[in-house]
Amino acid sequence: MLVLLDATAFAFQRMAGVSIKDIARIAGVSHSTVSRALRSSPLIPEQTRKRIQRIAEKHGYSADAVARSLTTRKTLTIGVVVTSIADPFNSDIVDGIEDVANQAGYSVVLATSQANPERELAVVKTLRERRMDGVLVASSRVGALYAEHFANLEIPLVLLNNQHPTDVVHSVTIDNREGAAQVARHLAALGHTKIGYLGDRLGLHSDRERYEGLRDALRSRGIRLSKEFVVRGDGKTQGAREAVRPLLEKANRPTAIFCYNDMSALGVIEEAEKCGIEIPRQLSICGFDGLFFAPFLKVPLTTVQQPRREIGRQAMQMLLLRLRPEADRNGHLQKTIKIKGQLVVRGSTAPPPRG
Amino acid sequence: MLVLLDATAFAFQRMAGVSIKDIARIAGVSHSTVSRALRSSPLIPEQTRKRIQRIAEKHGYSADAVARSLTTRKTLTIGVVVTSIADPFNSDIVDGIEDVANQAGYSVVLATSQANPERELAVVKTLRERRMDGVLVASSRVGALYAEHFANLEIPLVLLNNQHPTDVVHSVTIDNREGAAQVARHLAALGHTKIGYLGDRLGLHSDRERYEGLRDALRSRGIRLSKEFVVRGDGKTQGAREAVRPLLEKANRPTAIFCYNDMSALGVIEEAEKCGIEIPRQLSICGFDGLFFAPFLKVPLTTVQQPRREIGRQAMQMLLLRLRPEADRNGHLQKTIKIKGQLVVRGSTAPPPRG
DNA sequence: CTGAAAGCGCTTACAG
DNA sequence: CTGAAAGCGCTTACAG
Repeated sequence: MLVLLDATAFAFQRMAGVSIKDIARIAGVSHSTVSRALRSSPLIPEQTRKRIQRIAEKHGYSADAVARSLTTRKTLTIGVVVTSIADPFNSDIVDGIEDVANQAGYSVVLATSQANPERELAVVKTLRERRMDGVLVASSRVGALYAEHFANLEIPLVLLNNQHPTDVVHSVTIDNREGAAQVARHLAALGHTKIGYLGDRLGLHSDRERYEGLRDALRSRGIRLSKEFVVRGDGKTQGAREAVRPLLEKANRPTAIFCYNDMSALGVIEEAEKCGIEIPRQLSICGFDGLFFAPFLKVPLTTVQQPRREIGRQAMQMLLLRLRPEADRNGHLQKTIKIKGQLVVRGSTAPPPRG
Repeated sequence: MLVLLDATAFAFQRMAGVSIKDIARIAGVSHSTVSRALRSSPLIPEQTRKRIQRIAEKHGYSADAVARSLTTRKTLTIGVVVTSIADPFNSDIVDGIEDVANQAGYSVVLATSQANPERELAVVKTLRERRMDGVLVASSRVGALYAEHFANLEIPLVLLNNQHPTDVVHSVTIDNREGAAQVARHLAALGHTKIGYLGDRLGLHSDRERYEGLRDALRSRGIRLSKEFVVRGDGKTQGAREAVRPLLEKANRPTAIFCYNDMSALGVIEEAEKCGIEIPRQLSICGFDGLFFAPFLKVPLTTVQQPRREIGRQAMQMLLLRLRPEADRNGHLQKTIKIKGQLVVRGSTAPPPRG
């Protein structure tokens, strides 16, 4: 407990505005010497260094990172832009980013774009004014623009799951096609042939990739994904319910539905229950993302588990390599990393009903 | 689309290091005039202002917020400390904070304490060095220390759900007692008399308040909360499973269990299922928090819904009042705000089994 | 209305 | 090993 108290005292007992000059005056040296001592410069003999550090501590000196940044041209801070932090998909990613950033001595400024392209640009502009050393943008709605117009952008940028394909920008993304193909193989192996897709109507690239991944993998097994069985929601529970309703009301309805994400799948589970359709006996459902709650639902959800924390970590690591090119001894810096998810089979999928 | 491109160009096309001096040279005025023009000072006539702003825009000038902060002694940035951003309880709070902060022109630096007091102090120290205008700490493990030793702390601080009661520090907290009392009244009304409590063994103040709130409200209804029926986990699903097991295995077990939070309740649901105990017929379960997934579980969970986003918003608003005392015309600044949750009854609670 | 000057609190090449 | 000096890019009181 005493240790804690001391640490706190060290952190806080600074009289308003104790600067390097004040410490210099008290120690009877120049402020240059104080600066060197506090940074443990090898130029300063140990004894002097210790004496000065003791004085600084006693007077609660706290280095002004703002002033330091102005001199060094580095803020040791990165900006992270997500659509919303309340979305568990994003919060796990941010958790991974923060972990790596922190270990490398970087702070994280969090900003939200609300999935609005103009706001995303405004937010990135603010981050630039604040002189972030680098920026990560998740689910970018303007990814292509960064590339087309700012290839020589002087602020290092890494995109996560960007919604505009490009090979100009550095990015880390989920392997959507491969994940959807895993679902296709699973459903085909169970014997399904009438398969539906509940997508996202916002025109996201990830939606297109999941759709195509499903379609192509089914086709290579001789199963056709009928246009009739494709509907689009908004990636959320309520929107999914409304979008899937006509599909469930069809006389000849699919026996399995692959949902754009777990939140959508939740809506389908609810809507199917309301329509008196039993899962998985009458209808199989697959999600995508592997959110925390998937195993605990009234119907435990088969889904493609994404290593969200790892995605965040890798994106931050990519950014670090850009920030410290000298650290990239092995030429680790790739332009694009694709990360594979893993199908987890649970109770929401089963063979189709007979007949 | 053209608008977007222009906005982006404005944001980015800055040659490395275009400063106010460069713009001054190009415009043929002093850098003081440029500074005033860009800040729309009333001293500068409209025509001059527009000319200078046009030049700045053309050359992709982006004000250096670091330099500005050094002069103005304000960073327009606040620090937010949470135990983990991956916890949905926290991410909703941060979402509310970010919303209010943003609207007021503040950026948010996010830092995690990992529920470790020493790390919490280290993190707050960093935030101070970075000259945050204010700091919010959620679920503080060292709340009391801030108060005892740093009442005259020069950095405005607001705690959220601090785990050390104090009236010296500004704080916003859940009304734990009242929430637990709602649970007690609900269970008593259903006819339960053998009631258990699955708490948190980490010694959190919120655990004690929920325990006491339950106990006292039961007592006032003539029901005794038996020590035998009190166990403690760690607030997480797996820890809850292990903690509750002995309780479920008792010959004479409780007919209802109030869980410290929804994550714990999840563990009890799982463990009860494993033991072949039917919910709610043989056992009623109540959670606390009202996390997103509560209605979608295999047993829809009765829980005390907390307005998490609102808690974040109010905490940030309290901090804003401290940052801008002049804005507090109506004397709105209270030291402590308690926010009430709302019991939501779902399928996990029912009358006790007969006999 | 405009500019020269001081200053915010650091870091670091330069000279000794 | 140490200090005086310059400089990072702004804002703003002061003088005109």
